[in-house]
This record gives sequence, C-alpha cells and structure tokens, in this order.
Amino acid sequence: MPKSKYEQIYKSLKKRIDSGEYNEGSYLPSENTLIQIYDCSRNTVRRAISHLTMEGYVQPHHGKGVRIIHSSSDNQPKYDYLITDAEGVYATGKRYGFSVRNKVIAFEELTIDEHLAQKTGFPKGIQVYFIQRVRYIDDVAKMIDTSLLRKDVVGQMNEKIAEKSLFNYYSKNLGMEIATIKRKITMVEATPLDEKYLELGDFN
Amino acid sequence: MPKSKYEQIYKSLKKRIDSGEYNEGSYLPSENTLIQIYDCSRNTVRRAISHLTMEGYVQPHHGKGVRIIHSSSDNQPKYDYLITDAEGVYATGKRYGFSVRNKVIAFEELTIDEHLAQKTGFPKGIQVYFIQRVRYIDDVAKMIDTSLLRKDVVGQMNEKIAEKSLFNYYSKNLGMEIATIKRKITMVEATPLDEKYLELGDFN
DNA sequence: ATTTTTCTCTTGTTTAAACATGTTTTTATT
DNA sequence: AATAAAAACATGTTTAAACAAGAGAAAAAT
Repeated sequence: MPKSKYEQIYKSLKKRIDSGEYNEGSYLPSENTLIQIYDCSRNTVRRAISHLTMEGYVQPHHGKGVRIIHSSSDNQPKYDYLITDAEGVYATGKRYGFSVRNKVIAFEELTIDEHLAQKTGFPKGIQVYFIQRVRYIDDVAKMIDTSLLRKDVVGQMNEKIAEKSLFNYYSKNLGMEIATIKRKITMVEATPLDEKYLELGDFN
Repeated sequence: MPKSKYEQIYKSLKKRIDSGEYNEGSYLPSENTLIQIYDCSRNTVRRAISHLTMEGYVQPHHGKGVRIIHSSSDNQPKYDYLITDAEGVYATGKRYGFSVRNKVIAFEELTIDEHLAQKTGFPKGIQVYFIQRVRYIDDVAKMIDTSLLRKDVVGQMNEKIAEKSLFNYYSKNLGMEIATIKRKITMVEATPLDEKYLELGDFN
C-alpha cells in the first residue's frame, strides 16, 4: 500500500518502535545496517529516519547514533509532543487583541518514577524538569500548563527562561531538539495544586 | 552565521516570503531556477523547501510548483499552524481519564473579505471552510474551536467529518496537506455566537 | 474547430559517491 | 600504565544523475 520505499521503511521502523522490538533509550541500527536490512541507499534510510525525527520518535546524535525517544507503552499519536508550545498562544493573543502571559509556579527537577512513567511515557529513572506555568489571558488565569522536559536532552535551563516562551528558548538554543519535549495541558479538573492559582469562579 | 548551505537558502527564501518579495498565493521559482540563483544542487534546494513546507510557509503541488501559503503581513511564527488539532486533546483526555468530544456548531463555506484577511492572514478572495466546534470535556462545553480551512487545499469535506477529529480526516485523506491549515482557538471572550453554546457559568 | 497526441516543465523518488565532522575504540608512543 | 595518535564508525552535508509522474502548452490528427 505504501507507494514509496522510504515510506515503507519509515512505517517499518515505526512499527518496530511501537511494538517494543526497538527499546526506548537505545539506538536504532546504524544507517549502514539499515541499508543492508532494507536493501536501499543511504539517502532513503535517512529520509525515513528524518520523518521519525520530525514526529518525535527518534533523536539523532551526531557521531553516536539515532536514539529512540518514544515509549512503546504509549499508543497515542505523537502530535501533541510537537511544537505546540506557548508561542502559539502568544501569537494567537496578539492577533485577536487580548493579552497572554505566563507565570511559572513550579520549577523542579525530578526523577521519573513508576507513576509518572505510566502517565507521561517517559522511561523510569530519567531526570526531567517539571515546569508548571499559569497562563493568564487578560490578567485572568485561565489554564495551567504542565511540561516535562528531559534533562538529558534540553540541558540547562532556569526559571527565568521558563517565564518566557519555552519555545523561544528551545528554538534559539537547542535547534531541532524541540521534538523531544513531551507536554500536556491540564485544562480541566484543577488538581489541588492548581486550585491555588486558578481563578475558576463557579466554574469548578 | 548559518553553517550549512541549505539553511542559508532556507532563510533566504523565508526572508523573501516575509518581506513580500514573494507574494502569497504565487509560486516559488522552480527548482531549476533556484539552482541557478543559489548555485547549488537540486537536493540542496529541495531540502530548503522541505523546511519551509514543514513550517507551513509553502505547499508543494506536484507538477505545478511550490505555492506560498504564508501572508507577509503576518509576522508571527507559524507554529500554531502546524498539527495541533483536536487529536492532541483527544489523546490528552484518554491519558488523564476524562472524556472529550466535539460538536460542530457551524459549518459554512465563505469567502475571505477584508476583515477576515486581516485577522487570519489568508489572502482576500479565496474560499474557505468556516468550522466551529464546541469542545466538551466531561460533557461540559469548555471551549469553542474555530478553524478556517483553505478550500483550494483541503478539497471536499462535510459536516460529519468535522464532527470527528479534523486531524484524523486530514492525515488519512490528505496526507501532509495538514500544514496549510490555519486555525485559532478562541478560548476567551465568548462572542455573541459563542454564548449560546458555552456554559460558562459565572465565568463570563 | 475539436480532440488527441506529443512535448515540455514541474515536483517526487532513488541511487551513488565524496567529503566533513563528531564519537569511540584501537593502536602506537612515551 | 598513561597518554597521544590513528583508525574505525557514526551522522551531517553536498553534488550528480537517472527515472517516475502530474500539469499544462503546443503540435498533430481527425
């Protein structure tokens, strides 16, 4: 059914990652190996890998290999891991004439435990930045934005940076590394922590 | 400063688009022309174009050319045009254990007038699908989702399709055409139309 | 004049080769 | 043994060439 060869390879690799044949955290077979496996040219392999990279399945590391950063336990599409960060809302606000700003209410480093691994799809044991920001629209808190950022990927950052758009930081300082950000917007059911910051009125 | 040649070309083209030297709606110079302009190989040109495509700046049309779908008047980043559709919320809901569903409250075809061109960045005169969906979370309407979809790009669609995830439709039926969707989430300041459908409680 | 065919221009896919550069292992040197 | 150089292997960039396929214009046939 897939017309092109690179698409076949792309889907094959994706399947192997989803099924757990290729474990998260490990590296894909090298390009030369994949060339032999799929009997094709290097360009074609690289094109397939490029697609996986764009979707946040893998992360190339120059000189080392292509790391798998996708949890097989997570069957959901990966599109909410892509670049859907605050910048979008900023831009939206500017166009529509209301103000948007973020306030960092939590900035911690923590280690993924069993529970978080289940919820986020991150592998247990790795360290992440836990960032929660309140999003104010016209000076009223409207949602809480929770982000988990792999420390091994994003490197150093601090609270001041998080205050501004996360996206700006990543695009400028880390290039294409953005795709490895897994994030989630908890826009309903304020948790106990949330309630302190959200002015939900009779909404909740 | 840009290290690689394809990145230089990418930025050069982007600049020309942003500045209005290349008008939206028109086509980029053909690959062969760009090869001469930038004195490079076809692959390098295509790589630069590929980047622009990913970011929603242009849209390749097989056999015809690469169309510019970026309004020069719009200086905001293009990331909110990418794949940030309902599917993300669906997935979020599944993971967090609350239900999400959409209801289509408006499905019309309309032509972009001056006012809409200003707000959306679409060129005046083109036809678009105007779709509004209420997003219910745990059976309570929480936000209205407004999408404008270029008719010339997305082709045919109907109300039933919109009822489900827009994303599913596009990914299955239109492949990578998704990048041309410009959308906006009006999450605040319910308009008169919105008020009929949103149960905002004392929120509004 | 209308239809059909052909040609040309466009983007899409694939292969091959060369060189650059980052990473690790092995080897040689001290 | 510790250090430095070299080799091997990884991905990154660029070029060249060939063929496929969509779109439209020009030419040929009816």
